[in-house]
Amino acid sequence: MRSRSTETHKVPVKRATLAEVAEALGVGKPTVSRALNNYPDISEETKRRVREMANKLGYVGSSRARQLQKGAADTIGLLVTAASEGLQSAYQSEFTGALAAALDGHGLDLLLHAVQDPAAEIETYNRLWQQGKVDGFVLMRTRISDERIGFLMERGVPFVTQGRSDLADRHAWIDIDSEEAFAQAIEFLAGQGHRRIAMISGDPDIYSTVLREDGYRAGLESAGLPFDPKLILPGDFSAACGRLGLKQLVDSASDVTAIVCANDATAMGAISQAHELGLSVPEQLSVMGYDGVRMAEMFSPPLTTLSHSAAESGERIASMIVGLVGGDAPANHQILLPAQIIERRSTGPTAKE
Amino acid sequence: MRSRSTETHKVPVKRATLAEVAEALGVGKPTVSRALNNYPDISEETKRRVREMANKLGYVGSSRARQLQKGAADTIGLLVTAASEGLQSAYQSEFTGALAAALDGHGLDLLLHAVQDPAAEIETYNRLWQQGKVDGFVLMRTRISDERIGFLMERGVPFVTQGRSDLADRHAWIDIDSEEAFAQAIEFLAGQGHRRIAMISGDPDIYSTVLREDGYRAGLESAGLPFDPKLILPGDFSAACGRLGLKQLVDSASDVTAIVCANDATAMGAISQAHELGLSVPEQLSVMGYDGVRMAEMFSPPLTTLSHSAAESGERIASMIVGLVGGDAPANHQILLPAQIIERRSTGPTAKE
DNA sequence: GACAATTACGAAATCGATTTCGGTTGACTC
DNA sequence: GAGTCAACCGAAATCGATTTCGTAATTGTC
Repeated sequence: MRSRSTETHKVPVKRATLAEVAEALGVGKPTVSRALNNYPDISEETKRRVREMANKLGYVGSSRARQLQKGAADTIGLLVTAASEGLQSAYQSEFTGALAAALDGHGLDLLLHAVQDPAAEIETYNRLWQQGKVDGFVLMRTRISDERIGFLMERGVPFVTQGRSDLADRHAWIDIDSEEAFAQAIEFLAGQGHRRIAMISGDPDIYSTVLREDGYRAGLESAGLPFDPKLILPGDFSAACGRLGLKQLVDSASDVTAIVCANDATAMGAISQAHELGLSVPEQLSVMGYDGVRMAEMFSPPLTTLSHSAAESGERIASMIVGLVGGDAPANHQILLPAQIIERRSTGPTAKE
Repeated sequence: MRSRSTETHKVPVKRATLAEVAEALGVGKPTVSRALNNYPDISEETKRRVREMANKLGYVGSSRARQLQKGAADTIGLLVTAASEGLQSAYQSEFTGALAAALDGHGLDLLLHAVQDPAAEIETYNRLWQQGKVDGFVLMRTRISDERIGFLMERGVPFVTQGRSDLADRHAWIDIDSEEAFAQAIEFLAGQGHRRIAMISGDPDIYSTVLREDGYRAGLESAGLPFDPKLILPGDFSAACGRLGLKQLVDSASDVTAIVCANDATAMGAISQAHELGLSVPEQLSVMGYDGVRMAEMFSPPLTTLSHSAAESGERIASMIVGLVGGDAPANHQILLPAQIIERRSTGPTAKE
């Protein structure tokens, strides 16, 4: 039984090597190598012959040997924390997919690593880098004072963050102008007659959370509305905190007619809870999300949200990391992208006017 | 400007090599290598000294050199198709995260590759394997007659599929018993008084889709309900097809009181559309999903679904691929896991009795 | 105290592609 | 026809860890 099946799958079709191609052609290894890499000092005729033979033998160079010699892995690392959101978050996974696709366009692969124990996170970055498994990293969800950033900067490891940090002027990053976005969101809601607008915020450690709250305050100000600290609730980007936040608001500030949430998941949680409490959205309560994940459109009601493109972020980051690995200065790779309001049906004019 | 920042990040802290550790200790390279790998023919005393020095020098072996020599990459490949769902799908991304975490437990990394052009998919599998970037693959969403499977089997590449195929008896796979699950779902709904139960199905190419439909039919039968082919609508696992499917059902079979969907996303789409058409869920229509993604709980109404654990699938697959890479026979690695009904509030007794 | 077994370690080969550094050709000059 | 210069190509070194194959030192045996 065991041996029978073993036979069926044990056909370790040996991979062709460069030396074999060279031998089959009666030329030296360097010639094959340079021909395949299109060096100018190889005649066109030879290049053609080499390519033909390589093709015929199904030769695909061993990236292991190549990596060892060239010192590059052609791979970018991305770590997600398994414990917290990680790929659970819709936006994070959309972004990850987009990033992988974009890296492919540059001939790079993406190494995805799930860190279980947060304490081992830095160690994992170190290991992957030291081992030479990756040429650089992309960091998601940067924290205000993010130890990963300092660690990588010290060692001269190329990396791009998605989101700024307190050292933002010294490393490469891409970010969404969430401050501006939230300000717009408040003005938008105020324009619909809302006067008491609450915010269910994100994880306070995340830099972007601070910016979103700043935007919230700025929006209130420019709409001529007073800022009430009780209306800003802490959260953690989960749907659960949306549910919890909504409940608290209903209990303690029942005059709230609109809520902006730190992201779409939180908004969905809030709406879900609102429905349970018998509040209709948007008739009695407007709720707005952030990120513009695909699911938002299919929610009920379809979610009004501040949308930005994961695909664009992914592509931009891919280009940036390529540049950095090539030796570019991080300061030349900093991009702020806008988000825009997508009005759907989770928001509307307030009834209480 | 450019040069200034360049200075700040160009500190290519040279990685320590095995030879350096050996030199610092005044021993040979093989000794260091074997000591670090805990070979029995190195004295404990020497091992200790080597470990100490390696630690002191911050030595982390180059996986590039190691891979070249050992012939293993300690990396498993996972390809997602960027065009279609890919990581867009909540379940796929939950699973991916779980898989990455589980692989980490076995000392393996996950190489995530997004294939843009479906035509290049096989080529990518081939390249990653030939290049030696991965030791094996995990395939998601297996199709009935899946060319990837034949291709990999021919070459003796270790791989595990998530979902069976027409060659299921000859390769390693893990799957959810969706046939049984859907049968249960129908019985469950029939038990609540539903007599006209529709199904919005998945992509017909996917093997699991067939099984889910089989389960649907079996469930009807054991509940003593007639099978009406008009009540089974094709889909593609997206929320959009849920919306579309619901619309069609309302138009052509308005006596339907319950719908089972191929997955949670489709169910959410269907519910969203139902709300738009003024149908209340579950009062007028019960809707059931499949997969049990986290978001399902936060939907409104919270989704009744057939749940199975992405974490368990990930862990099982990780163990399986480790075994396969180690030379195990694929036929010894086939696991069928059950799904169970999680009753929430998108289903309920039918009013029309 | 001579001989066989262990035990503990090292020199050199190995993995496969790339690079360095020359070495042949043949064409071209004067 | 000697000398110069490109254009093309190869032998050998290289990347860094592992393995193979031995050797030296130590222990044990009678």
